[in-house]
Amino acid sequence: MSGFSEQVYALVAQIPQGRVMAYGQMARMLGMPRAARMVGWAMRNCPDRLPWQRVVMADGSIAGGGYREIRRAMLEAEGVPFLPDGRVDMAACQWNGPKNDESPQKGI
DNA sequence: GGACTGACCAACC
DNA sequence: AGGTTGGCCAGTC
Repeated sequence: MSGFSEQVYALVAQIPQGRVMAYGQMARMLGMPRAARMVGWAMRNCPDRLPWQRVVMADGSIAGGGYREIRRAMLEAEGVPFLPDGRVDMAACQWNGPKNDESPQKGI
């Protein structure tokens, strides 16, 4: 309830399949432009049901301690496009939020 | 009760 | 172009 993490969980839970978000991006969306660490902290305590695999770093790198490789495979399975660098194609999959749940590049 | 840490980010040398 | 530091909130020692 009264907690930043609650908002984070709620937002992560709304991320559609095949779409990703960045820590800082979500923090901004929740009104805390510099609380990216808090998002990370919340994810550290993330419930198993939370699809936090869709939460990546601002540059598209996968976060998640030792499980990041597993999460990357899950994202690939969801249809998230990856760059040859091994990072998520943020330009194509970064989710704009529940109010703009469309591709940033509509004509892709 | 104070200080440090933390799945990050961006500004600043 | 790359490394360092500051910053935010909350939880832990």
